[in-house]
Amino acid sequence: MSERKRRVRFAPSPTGPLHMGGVRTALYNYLYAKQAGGDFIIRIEDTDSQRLVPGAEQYIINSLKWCGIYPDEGVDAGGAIVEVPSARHPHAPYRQSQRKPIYRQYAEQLIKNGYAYYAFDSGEELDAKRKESEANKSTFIYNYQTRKELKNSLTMPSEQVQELLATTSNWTIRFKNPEDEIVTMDDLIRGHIEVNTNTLDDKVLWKAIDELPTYHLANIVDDHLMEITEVIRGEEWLPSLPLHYLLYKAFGWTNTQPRFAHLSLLLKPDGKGKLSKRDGDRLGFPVFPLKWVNPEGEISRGYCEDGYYPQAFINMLSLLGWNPGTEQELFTLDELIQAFSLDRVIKSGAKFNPDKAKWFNQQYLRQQTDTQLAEQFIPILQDKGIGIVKGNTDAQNGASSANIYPFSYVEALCALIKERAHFVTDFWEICSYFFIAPTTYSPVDVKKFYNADTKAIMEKAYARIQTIDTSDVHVIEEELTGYIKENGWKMGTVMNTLRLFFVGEAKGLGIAEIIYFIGKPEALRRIKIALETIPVG
RNA sequence: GGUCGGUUCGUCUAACGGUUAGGACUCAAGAUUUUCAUUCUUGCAAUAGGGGUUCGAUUCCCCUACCGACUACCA
Repeated sequence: MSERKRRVRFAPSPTGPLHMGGVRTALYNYLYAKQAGGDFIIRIEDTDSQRLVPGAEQYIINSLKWCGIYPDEGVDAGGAIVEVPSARHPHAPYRQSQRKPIYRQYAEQLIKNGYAYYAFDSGEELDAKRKESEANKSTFIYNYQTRKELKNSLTMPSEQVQELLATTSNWTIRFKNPEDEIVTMDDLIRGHIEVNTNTLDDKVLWKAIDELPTYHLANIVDDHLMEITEVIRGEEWLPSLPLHYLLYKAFGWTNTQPRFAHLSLLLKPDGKGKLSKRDGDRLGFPVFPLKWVNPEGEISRGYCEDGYYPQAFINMLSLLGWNPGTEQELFTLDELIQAFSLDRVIKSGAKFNPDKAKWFNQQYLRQQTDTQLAEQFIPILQDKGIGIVKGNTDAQNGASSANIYPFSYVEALCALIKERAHFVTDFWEICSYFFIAPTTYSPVDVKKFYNADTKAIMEKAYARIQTIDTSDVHVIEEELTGYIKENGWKMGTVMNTLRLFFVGEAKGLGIAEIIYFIGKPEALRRIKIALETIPVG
C-alpha cells in the first residue's frame, strides 16, 4: 500500500471563515502532496446543518486561492465545489451533505455486522445521567457497562426497535465500542499512542436531529472512498483517533487505512490558550486570510486587506510549527514544497508572533521591483485624490497643482521609501508630503527649530535655492551643504528647519531628495508659506 | 474530574548521549547619518522541578508541576 499515489485532503467545516490555523493545516497538506507528486483534495464537511454559515464555503476556497493553494480535486476551475463526477473529480460530490445515501448505507452495514446499534435515549435523559455521575464524582461513559441500562437496540426487543424506527425519528446510531481492548496507534508526528477502549464513549455516528452522519462516520467513509493516504489535521482530533482506528477495523479497511499526523495548535501571542478571533481584535492583528463579514454584518479584517503579501503570509505560517533544519527563513512556495517534511513538524503548540509576521512581509516587500511597488501603491494614491498618468513625461520636478503625477515619479519614489516600510499600505504615511504640502506644522519641532535666527537663514536660503539647478540630486546636495558650510551654519539645524517647512515635522527623507522630487517651484512655495504662517516663538 | 498530548532565551526554533546550548523576531547599547528610517556591530536572554540509566544527559526512563486538547445527536 506504500505504492499508492499520495492523496491528502483538507476538509473544513463551513461554519465560519477559515482561521489562519486552518490555512496552516491546508498548507501542510498541500506541501506534503505536492512534494510526493500526489493529489490535494478539498472536501466540505457540512454535516452540521445547525451551524452552517452561508458564504463560509466560498470564503474558504477564495482564501486558499489567495494563498496560492490550488486543489487538484474537489473544486472546479470557476472556484466552486464539484457536485458531479468527472475524470478529474471522480469522487464528486465533494460536499458531504450531498453524500447522505452513501453514509446511510455504511451505517447500516455496521449495524448488520454488530459494530453499531440504534439508540433511543433523548438528549435530556443523557444529560441527566451525566449530571448524576458528576454529582457522584464519576464520569458517565456510554459504553459496554452503561448501554445495558439504556434504551437501545441491544436492550430492547427487536419488534419494539422496529416499531420505533418505523414510527419515530428520534433515534441515533451509535458505535459499539469493544470492551477492554487496547487500541494501538501510530501518529506520524507524535509516534506510538495506546488507549484502552473502556475510556471511550459509544459515539453517535448518525444523528436524529438532522438525519445526517456525524463527522466520525462521514470522515472515515469519505477518506476510504476517496483513497486518502495521509490524514494531516489538527490536534483537536487526537482524542477521536482510537474511534477512527476502530471504525476502519469494523469496516474491514485496515489494509488501506490512511496514516495520521496530528498538528499542534496555534496559540495566542500572550497568555494561554488557542488563537481566536478575539485575540486579533484585542492585539490588533488579523486571524483570517481575507476580510470576512458575518451574517450580522460584523467585519473581521484579513491579512490580504492589511497589506500582507500571500507569499509572506504562507512563509510565516509554514515556519510556525515546522522548520527546515537549516537557518533559511525565506521560502517561496516551490521551495517549501521541496523542503517540507512531516518529520520536522513540532509537537508542541506555537504561539503566534505578530511582530515576526510583519518582519516577513518587510522581507517580501524588499524583493519587489520599484515598478511592482508603484503599481501596488497607485490604488492608494488614487484613493487619496492623486492622479497618475502612465509614461515617463517629466519624471522629476513633478509636483503639479493638478495633483497629477507620472508613473515614473511614483516608481522613483518607491525606490527611496521601500526600505522604510513593512507594507505598501505604510507608503502614504511615509511619503505623502511628496504629493501634498503640509497644512500644519509639528509644534514640538517648530519650537525646536524655528526662531528668529533660523527664520533669517530660511529667508537667505530661499534666495539661494532659486539659483540652484534642481535637475540633479547630487548638485542640490552639494550646493546646499556647501552653502550651509560657507555660512558657518549648523547642518542639523538648517536641514531640519527646511524639513519642517517641506514635511511639516522633522522627519523624512534627505532634503536634496525632497527638493528634487517636489521641484524647485513647489519647494520655494512651501518655504514661503511656512515663513508667512509659522509664528516666530 | 477522566482520557490523551505537550514543556529549550519574552516569542518562533536548532542541537548522532559529548557544543562556550546556535539562529531568527523583539528589546537595549554603539557606529553611520542633515531628522526619521535603513544598514552595520555588540549586548541581554533558555534546557520546568526531582529522581534514575550512563564515564557523560537538552537528548533515554520514572515521578511531580504546569500548559493544552478532548470529554455534544459540533466539527
